[in-house]
Amino acid sequence: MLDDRKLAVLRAIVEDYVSTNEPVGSKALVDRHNLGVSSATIRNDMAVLEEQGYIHQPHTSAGRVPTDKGYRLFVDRLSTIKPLSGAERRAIETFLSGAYDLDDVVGRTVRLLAQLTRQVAVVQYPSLTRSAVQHVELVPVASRRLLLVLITDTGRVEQRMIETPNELSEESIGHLRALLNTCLDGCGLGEVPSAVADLPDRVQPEERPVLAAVLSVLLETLVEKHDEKIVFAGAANLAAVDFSKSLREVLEALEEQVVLMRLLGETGDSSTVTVRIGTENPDEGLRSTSVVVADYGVGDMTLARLGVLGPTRMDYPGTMGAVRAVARYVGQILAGS
Amino acid sequence: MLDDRKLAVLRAIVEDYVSTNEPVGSKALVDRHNLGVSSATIRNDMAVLEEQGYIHQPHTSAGRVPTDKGYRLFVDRLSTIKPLSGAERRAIETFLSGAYDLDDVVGRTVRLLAQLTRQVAVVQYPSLTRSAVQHVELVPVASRRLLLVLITDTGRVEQRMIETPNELSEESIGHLRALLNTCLDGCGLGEVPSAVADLPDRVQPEERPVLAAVLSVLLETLVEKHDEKIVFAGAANLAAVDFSKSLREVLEALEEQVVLMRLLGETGDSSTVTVRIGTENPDEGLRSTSVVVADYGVGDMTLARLGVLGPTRMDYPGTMGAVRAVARYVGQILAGS
DNA sequence: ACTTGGCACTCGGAAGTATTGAGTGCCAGT
DNA sequence: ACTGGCACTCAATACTTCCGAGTGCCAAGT
Repeated sequence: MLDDRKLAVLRAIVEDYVSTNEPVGSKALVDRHNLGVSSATIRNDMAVLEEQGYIHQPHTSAGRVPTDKGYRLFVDRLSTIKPLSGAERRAIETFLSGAYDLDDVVGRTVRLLAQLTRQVAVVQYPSLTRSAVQHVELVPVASRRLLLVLITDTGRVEQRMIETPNELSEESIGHLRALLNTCLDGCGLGEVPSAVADLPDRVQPEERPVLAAVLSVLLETLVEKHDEKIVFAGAANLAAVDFSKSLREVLEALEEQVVLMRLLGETGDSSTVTVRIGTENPDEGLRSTSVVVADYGVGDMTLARLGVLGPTRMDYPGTMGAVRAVARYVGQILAGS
Repeated sequence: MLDDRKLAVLRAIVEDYVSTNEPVGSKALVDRHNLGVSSATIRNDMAVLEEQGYIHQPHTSAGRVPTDKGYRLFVDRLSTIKPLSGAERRAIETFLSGAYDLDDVVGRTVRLLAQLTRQVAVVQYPSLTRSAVQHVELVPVASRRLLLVLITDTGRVEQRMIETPNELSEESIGHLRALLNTCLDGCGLGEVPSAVADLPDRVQPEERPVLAAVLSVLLETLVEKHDEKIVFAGAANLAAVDFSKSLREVLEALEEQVVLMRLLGETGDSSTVTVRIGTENPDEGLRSTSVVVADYGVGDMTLARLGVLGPTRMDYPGTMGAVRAVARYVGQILAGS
């Protein structure tokens, strides 16, 4: 029902509209792309495309603009992810490899991605629950206070203060520490609850209250939504665009952690880049934006997601390329540190 | 040269302009404030105020708008900081006291302040260099890798990975740990370099390379600009205002750490709230904004700063009240944790 | 020496009107 | 199935008119 030429027309419309930000007319199309037919023919094709809902006329005497459905078709069938240039790759690599801890990796990544795409970048911290325990440390900081430090194999460090029910000797702390580490070393964080279940039976009765306090904080740490920390950067790039929805709405949405979560949520199949366009977006304030999301991780284990948010009128191939590339590099950096 | 009534007129102009966002004319003034004189008299006063540079006419036949100089006079002599309502105080207290670690305290503070003032809030992390060592921990994570964890008395935790030149036994790590802690416990971070200067002479020769590695990382951590981490929130509130400078410029400035640093930089005397208005601002992109800044800290030790950024047309008394109150509460929270 | 009512003047913004031209839909001819 | 031609539509732009809020200034009053 849509022959090749009509698809070519749609592609041309999307490309032109993205680059000019103006409704594109039949005349402009035949000028800029050599389609080998006259503008009248194109007009007929456009009439069909419009009837099918792929494009839309803002008003009678204007050119056409792609609809969300049109972008969807474009992304699915008419475009290929555009690989980055060599210079860009090198820039990514050098920029990211200078990072010295997890916060820094994430911070650099989000700024990099924002700059690369000139849009808003969103990066989720590596999930706690999918990584493994590297080390657990108990640090006495006062007579009845302990600091629990949990280090994961992705380099993430969580710390939490513990109030203990009674005073602790150096050696019982040492004992607890050793116990926890032998029990948990290399243990996936998801399995921690079951791994520690029988610990209380393996210590002296007088140590049980302390152990209980430690374990309760430990488990709490794992569950905490803190897990799902997300940062974004590049909000300034939004100011250049004008949204049908007000800019304010978009900014507000971006400042809500929950919204960001949903934004990255549910990438389709994890091997590639997912795009969510305009109204496909679950969130009210973001109905006039599109999101390009990718998983990242070490090896074949997915740790978290990152992505880019921009107007539906977006350079999809380029953005997808940037997101894919950055996701890969972050994975490498995390693996190597 | 400016009698009481002229000052009253200026105050009235500022207040009206802030609340209506429209140039205020002589008629409107006598209506809304009972000044006891006629509009013609006010006009004369306004002519004087304009000549002196306190107010300004966007164009003939428009009302008057305060200049930066006018706001300055208003802030310095015509207004008093407005204390928060009881309900607001309670809200601050409950909201902040729910925080469970330093990141959380800072995160909550910045969101709270943004919401309270409906503007952009900026919070600097407590300075490392002004706090003291609470504990140093060395955690072996692999045969030749140590994690250095530095805990300060403000609850801040820094961690850094150390590659050691040779393998380490449990006991030599223990020895180093004990050495560092006895040497550094309670030591102000600024004094750390001198405190550790003679350590190499107090260990076995074979431990020196490791100690050197540890110390170099430790000192590096102290110097790092990481120290000066700053976060902001409430960018969405900017969208509601319109700037003479484009919104984009302001957002860009906000995303630059260095600019944020300068923004909070140099509060005058530390006991109170500092205001920087429009062109007083060092930074190009922020010439059409004002900043209200306060120090916060524990006891009489200043740890860092926080503030609010908004249009020069801002409710100064209210904003100053909010900033002062939040700064105090944060200090309390930090002291108590 | 201030204050005041009166008055002519200014000029931005709103509202109305005319013009332009990009773009369309349709049709008859190839 | 494609094309050239033509009448039509309508947002955007420019130009005009009009209104009124607000001013500055002056002469008269206290």
